Amino acid sequence: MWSFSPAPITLVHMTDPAVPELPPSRRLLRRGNTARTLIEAAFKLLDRNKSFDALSQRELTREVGIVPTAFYRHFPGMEALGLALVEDSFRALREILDDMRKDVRSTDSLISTMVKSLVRNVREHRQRFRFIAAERHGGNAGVREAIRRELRLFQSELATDLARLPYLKDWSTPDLHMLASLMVNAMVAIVEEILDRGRSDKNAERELTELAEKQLRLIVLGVPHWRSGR
Amino acid sequence: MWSFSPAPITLVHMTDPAVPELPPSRRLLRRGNTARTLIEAAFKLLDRNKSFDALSQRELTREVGIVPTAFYRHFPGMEALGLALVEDSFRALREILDDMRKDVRSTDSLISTMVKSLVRNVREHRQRFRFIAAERHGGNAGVREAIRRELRLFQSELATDLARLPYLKDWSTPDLHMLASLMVNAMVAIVEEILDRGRSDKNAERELTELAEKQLRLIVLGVPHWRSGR
DNA sequence: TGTACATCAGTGAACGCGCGTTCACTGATGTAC
DNA sequence: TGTACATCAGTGAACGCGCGTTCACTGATGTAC
Repeated sequence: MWSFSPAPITLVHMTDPAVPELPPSRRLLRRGNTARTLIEAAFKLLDRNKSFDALSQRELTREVGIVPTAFYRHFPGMEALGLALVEDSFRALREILDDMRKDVRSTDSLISTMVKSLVRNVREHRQRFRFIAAERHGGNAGVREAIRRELRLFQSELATDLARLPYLKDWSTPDLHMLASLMVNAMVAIVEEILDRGRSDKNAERELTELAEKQLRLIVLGVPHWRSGR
Repeated sequence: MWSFSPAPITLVHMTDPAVPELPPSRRLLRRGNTARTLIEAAFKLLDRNKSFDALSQRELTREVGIVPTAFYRHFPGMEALGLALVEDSFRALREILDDMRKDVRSTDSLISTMVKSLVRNVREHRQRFRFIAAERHGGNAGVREAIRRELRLFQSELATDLARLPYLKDWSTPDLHMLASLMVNAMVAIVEEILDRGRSDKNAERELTELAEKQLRLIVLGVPHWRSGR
C-alpha cells in the first residue's frame, strides 16, 4: 500500500531540487524541514493568490504534497504559521538597516544607499514584502499585531541610527522619531507601489527609485531650517 | 405562514430607526433601500471583524435579516457589493479636498486645515476609512484596483490644488506630483495609525494630529530650497 | 556493531459545518386603463 | 376612482463542495544499550 500511494511521489518531487543527495531510503520521510517547506509554499500561494485569512490549510498541504492532517505535525494552527511568516519576513527587512550602517557618513549617500538597498531587497524578497504589506491591515489579528510591532521596532532602530549623524546632532528624540516615521512611511509607500506595478511594468522600478530619492532629499532639505522655521 | 416567519420581524427591527413613519402594511417589503442596508451592514461587519474576502454573503444577509438568496436581488455577487463600498468610501475622502479648497491662501493654514479636516473625517467615517486602508492590499483584485485608481485620482487632484499656491508657482508638474505623493502617503500613514490606536487610546488622536502637522511642515520647509539644493 | 524501542512524520477515513448558488414560489407595491 | 396585472423583494428547500479537525494507524529514523 505504501509504495502505491501518490503522495510520497509528489513529496520526492518537491524535495529533489533542495536535497538531491539524499539516499533513496531517506526521501519519503523528511526529518525537520517540512515546516520550512510549508512556509515557502505559503509565501508562494499568498504571492499569486490572496490574503492570509483566505488561505486554507488544505490548499497549503495540497501544494506541499502532504495530507491535510499532517499540517498539525508542524504548526498548531494557521495563526502559528502566520507568525512564522512574519518572523521570516522581517529578517529580510533588517538587511536594509545593516546595509545602511555600513555607510553612515554623509546624509546624501545615506539616502542613496537606503533607497538602493530597499529596492534590491524588495526584488530579492518580493513575497516577504508583499506579505508584510498585505497583512499589515489583514484579517488575522495576531499576525497584524506582530507585523506592527516589528515595524515600530524598525522605525525606532532607524531613529537611533539617524541620531548618530552629525547633521542631526541637535535634534531631540521625539523629533528624530518624527523624522524616522516620515522616512519609513515614504519608503513603505514606495515599496507598495513597486509591488503593485513592478511585475508588469519594467520601468516602474527605476522610476520609483528616483521618486523615492527625490522625496527623501526634499525631507532632508527641510532639516537645517527646522528649529528656526518653527 | 407569512406572519409566523421570524425573518420579517428582524427586518422590521432593522428598518424601524431609519423609517419609523412607515405604515405597518409597508414594513415587510421595502422598495429600494435594502441595497443601502446591505452596504451599511457590510461596513459594520468589516469594522469589527475582518477582511472583505473573509466576509460571506450568508453572514451579511443574516446581519440584515433577510434570507441568503435575497442578496441577489440587489447585487450580482460580492465583488459588486465591494465596488459599491469603494464608491461610498471615497465620497467621504473627497470632503477633505472640498474643505481645503475653501482655505487655499496661506501654506501654513493649509496644512492645519488639511490635517484637521482629515482627522475629523476619519472620526466621522471611521468604517469607510478602515475599509479603504484594509482593502487597498486586500484579497479581492477588483476592489483593490478600484481603491488604487481612486487614490491616484485623489493625489492628482491634490497636485492640481497645490499648483495654485503662490509658494509653488515655479514647480514643474512632476515635482508637484512628487510633493503631493509625499503628502498623501504621510496622511495615509497617519490615518492608519489613528484607526489602529484610536479606539483604545484617547490621546492618540491629538498626538497623531500634532505629528502629522509637524511632518507636513518639515516637508514644506524644504520646498524653497528644492531647486537650489539639487 | 547489532538490536530493541521511542519518536517522528506521514496516512486516510470520517465527521459536522458553513458556504454559494439554483429554483419555484408568493405577497406587497406600483401603474395602465 | 377601481381594477387587472406586471414587477419587485422577499421565502425556503435543496444541492454539492471545501473546509478544519479527530482519530487510530504505520513505516522510517534515531538512539540507548
